[in-house]
Amino acid sequence: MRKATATNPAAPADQTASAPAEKVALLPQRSNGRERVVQIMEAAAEVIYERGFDAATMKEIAERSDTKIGSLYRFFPTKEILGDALIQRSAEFFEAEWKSVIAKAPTVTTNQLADLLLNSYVRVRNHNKVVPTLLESGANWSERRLELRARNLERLAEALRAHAPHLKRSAARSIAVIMLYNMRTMIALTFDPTAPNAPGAVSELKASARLYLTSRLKPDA
Amino acid sequence: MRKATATNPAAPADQTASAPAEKVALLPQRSNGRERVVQIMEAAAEVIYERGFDAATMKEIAERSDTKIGSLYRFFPTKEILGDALIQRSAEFFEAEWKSVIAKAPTVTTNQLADLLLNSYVRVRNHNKVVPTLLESGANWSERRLELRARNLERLAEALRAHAPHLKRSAARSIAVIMLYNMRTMIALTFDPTAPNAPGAVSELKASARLYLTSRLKPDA
Amino acid sequence: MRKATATNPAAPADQTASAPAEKVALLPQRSNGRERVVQIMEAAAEVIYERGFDAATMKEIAERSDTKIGSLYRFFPTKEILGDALIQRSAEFFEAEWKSVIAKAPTVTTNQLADLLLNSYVRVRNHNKVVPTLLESGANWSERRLELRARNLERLAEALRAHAPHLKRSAARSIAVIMLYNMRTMIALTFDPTAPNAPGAVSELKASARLYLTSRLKPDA
Amino acid sequence: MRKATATNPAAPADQTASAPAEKVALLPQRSNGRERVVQIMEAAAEVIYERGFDAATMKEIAERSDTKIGSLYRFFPTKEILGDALIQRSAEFFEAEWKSVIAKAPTVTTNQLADLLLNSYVRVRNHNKVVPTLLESGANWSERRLELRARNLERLAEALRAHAPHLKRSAARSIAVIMLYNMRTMIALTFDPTAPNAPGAVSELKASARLYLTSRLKPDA
DNA sequence: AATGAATGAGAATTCATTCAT
DNA sequence: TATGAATGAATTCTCATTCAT
Repeated sequence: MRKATATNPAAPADQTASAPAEKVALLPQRSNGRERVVQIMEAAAEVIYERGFDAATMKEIAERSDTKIGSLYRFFPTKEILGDALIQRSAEFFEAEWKSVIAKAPTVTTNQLADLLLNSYVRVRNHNKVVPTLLESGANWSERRLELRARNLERLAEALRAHAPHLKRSAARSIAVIMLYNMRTMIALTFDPTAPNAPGAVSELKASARLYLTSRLKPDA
Repeated sequence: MRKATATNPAAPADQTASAPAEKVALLPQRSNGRERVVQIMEAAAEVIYERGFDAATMKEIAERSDTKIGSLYRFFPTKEILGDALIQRSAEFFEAEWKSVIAKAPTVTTNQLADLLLNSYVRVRNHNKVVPTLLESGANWSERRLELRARNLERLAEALRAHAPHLKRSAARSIAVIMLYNMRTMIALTFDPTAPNAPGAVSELKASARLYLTSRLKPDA
Repeated sequence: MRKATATNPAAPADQTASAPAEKVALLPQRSNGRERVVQIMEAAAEVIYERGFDAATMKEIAERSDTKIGSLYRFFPTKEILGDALIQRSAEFFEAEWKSVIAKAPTVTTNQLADLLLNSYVRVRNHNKVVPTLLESGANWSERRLELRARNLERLAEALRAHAPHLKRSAARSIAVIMLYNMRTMIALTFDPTAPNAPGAVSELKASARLYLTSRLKPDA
Repeated sequence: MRKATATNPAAPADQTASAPAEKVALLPQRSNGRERVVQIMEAAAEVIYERGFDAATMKEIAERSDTKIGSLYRFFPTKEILGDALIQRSAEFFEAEWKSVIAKAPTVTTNQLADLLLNSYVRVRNHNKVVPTLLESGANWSERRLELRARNLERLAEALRAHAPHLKRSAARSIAVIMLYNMRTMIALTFDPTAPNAPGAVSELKASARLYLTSRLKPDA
């Protein structure tokens, strides 16, 4: 790869160096510009999803979105920023989804909540296929990516507390972590044909999540 | 790559211009070669772990292992093959670990089995840090990588059946899938500082795994 | 070569991860691009002629044409394609030459036709020095190269039939083959100082060609 | 290619630089060494024929001859020298063939002589397939290669004068040149499936050669 | 003497990003 | 403003040849 963009998330990171002129995605002023941006992001999501962040090229993204490379760079001055924009867009989808989940949380049963959570990622997935690729790629989990992760965890904890108001913050957070990984597993089982899987694995996962959540939210039951 | 482009036009087509012969890792014959190979694999694991497969460069791997690039390529004719060799090596560690787990499975309690499984990946991790990176990298999940995944799943199912002999194969497999993802979660929680986490998450995970496994293996209890 | 190794494991196999799309020479859109392409082809012809296709390096071609390597690759994405483009360009010169020969064929004497043919290659040679090197190099006689050979043979047969309309197609083709090799010999004698040669060899060749052609086209005379 | 070995024979050459220590092929002393040398040369001929001189690698030659690379270099200290040895070996085959042709020349008819010449190259070709590749490759037509060319021409002229003793040296040489190219054409028609060809081309070539030779050697007839 | 290992310059090719018109 | 062109460091991989055991 051109630049060593990928770094293992688990490897110690210290990006203290501050960029000299902090570029950002250009907000298009005219409506055709806005359409253009949408096309580009769609294409970028596709390409990055198919090839991985590192292997995706700006050229292919330009071509796939029927955009000239020069224009692409007008809107997204670096590949990095384009990736961030995708994350940002997902964040909005996620946020909407979380709002809906949190709204329902107080009134559903615990089992229903478990199901709701597992399904929620699946539901937003079509507009967000690319997110895991972006997040995993280790490509740089810039600020925005880290934020998204943190935010999702927070929201999940919030949903739990909406359902079980007595829950302490710290407990909610621990439980949220476990549920979040269950949600990721759900995605893998549902969408990744190469992931370890088996017929019935999805219902097993749901069962596991219900068991766990029930044990945590209704310890006495 | 420099391609061997020249072929004699006069060479009869039927002469099967012998396609350059599937490359494979060269087995070193002498002791210095053997040492070299070990150094290279160590360095490769490190570099790939830190940077990701795509971003890892053969140059850095060579330097980190104090090997000249030509020698690196003598033993590992492509980056791909080097990755495969790493997977292969892990497979051996995993195999040893599985043997140990399967041996213990019949005599431990179900809760202990759950703990054993969660800890087993953690235990082999030092020699295998790089595996998830390699597997995720999507870099190609060549044969060997797919095999490793399948094999681990099989072994896990075997361990379950060693513990609970009455278990049907298909059930064992489904449960194995869930436990495998729990094991992955364990790795993330234990080693990846950027992964979603919380104090207490590890014990939550253990609790979840115990609950689930018990419910599956001792449905009556 | 850097291969695009990364592909998302989750990407459904049926998504036809669109193989990177047959590369082709890029048609320059602007005047500076057009000039650049001309310079490159000129330099490439020179370098390949001097060194042979295999030994010619893209670097030297870039330098000789005062082009940066990146720009060279912009227009000619592989050495192969650059070679093809050279062949293609010659094909146009040849075509023009053949048109002229075919036009004259009906009105000249058979001896004149023989001379015309022998001289025709010599005439276009300055723009096409490199062709034999390219064709011999065995480098791959890709499509285009084979086509060129076939086309020249066809055109030669056409010229023969323009001169001697009664000639059967199959006979014309056989005679064309012989004349074509005579034309090649002419080139070698005229331009290659290391080729077997002798004073007077050129006129001997002409005599041989005249004799042969006459015997074939005017069997009774 | 590693070093720029190939140079167009037609391009001006000035190799005045004298090698510092003139390596030569080692003459094996023991019989197993002699066998080894034969194996190597056979393999080298094959590989070079299939791939071209530049693209042929010493490694493949070693493997194909079941020789270790170190040993290969003991006998043939450079690729160059190995190529020369092949030429040298052919020279011996050619020499034998020429002796036979020259011996027959005085007693055959002119037409028979033409046929004899055309067929003679074809006859030795099986042991010498590689020669044209070596000679064309432009790879460096070292001394030995140039010599071979010159020698063949001389011998051909000798054969002509054996058949037609009155022929002047200079005339013999001119005619020899033409016949030599006819012989090359014969080879191309006979062995190269990609060369311009047609059914009946071989007999046309023979006819042309007979016509020409007769006209030169029996001007009055 | 046999042979596995070491060497390293150099080749093809890529691609994010910037520029000039 | 839109966009084709320019840039060049970086990357993977090759292979003739030499060495050391």
